[in-house]
Amino acid sequence: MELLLRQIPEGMFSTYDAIAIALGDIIARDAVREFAGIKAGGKVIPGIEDGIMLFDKFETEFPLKKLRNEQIMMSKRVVTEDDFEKIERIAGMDVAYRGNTAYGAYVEMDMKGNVIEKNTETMEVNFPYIPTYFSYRELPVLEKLLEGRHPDIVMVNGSGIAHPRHFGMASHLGVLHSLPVIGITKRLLCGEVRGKYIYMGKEKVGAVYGKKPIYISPGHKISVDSSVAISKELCRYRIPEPLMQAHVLATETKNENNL
DNA sequence: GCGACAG
DNA sequence: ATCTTGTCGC
Repeated sequence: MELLLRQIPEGMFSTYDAIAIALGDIIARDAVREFAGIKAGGKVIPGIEDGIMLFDKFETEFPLKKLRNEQIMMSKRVVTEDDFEKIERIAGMDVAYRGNTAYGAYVEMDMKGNVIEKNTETMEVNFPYIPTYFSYRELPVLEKLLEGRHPDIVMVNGSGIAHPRHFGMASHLGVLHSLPVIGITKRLLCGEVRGKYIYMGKEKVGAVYGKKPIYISPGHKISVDSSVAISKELCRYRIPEPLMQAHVLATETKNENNL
């Protein structure tokens, strides 16, 4: 992004849309708005205006297009059937932020809800939040939290295969570590709800659960129905307990460090 | 064609 | 996700 902003000649302007397109996906427009508002010194404006010199001939390799292709390639390795021996240790991971500093938390428990192990990590992140590219921001933190740990299954706050390229963060994590992962979100990224399930066309990619619903989609090595069964069993409140506790721990960690 | 879009 | 006060309800 910095490289693109630097290309805008003196006296000319560019727009959120033009830069998002140069990045490789118009969906990045909001991230451009946040970033450019501070960094571009007024050279980036919301839209085309009368009497300005618009610059949109960026030299670019469309980086998001490469990430998109990577997602499509890796999505072929996703397994959406149960592929595990036992489920005794379930880990939940969540991340809280202050600016570019990420505070990650890991909470591992048994199926009764007893905590077995906890871990926290702090690191800098640079990739912005861009819908459908979420894992490129948060996955490094999750991987660091997971180092040296061996849960039977993991739950994360993000989509699994309920993703435009069937490769949300839960799938990304699962494939990279060959680990069963369940994706849980409070809002639906993609797909449509019919009854208790989420579909993308004819394909069932997840399920809805709860009065104030959460959206559950398999990331890797687990089926839709098993994802729901396990989530359900660990739901004391709206969000399954491992994620709930990881959220609390991440927030506490953020507030301890500085403030 | 247009807008919306996990955390 | 984060920025934030009070406030409705069990």
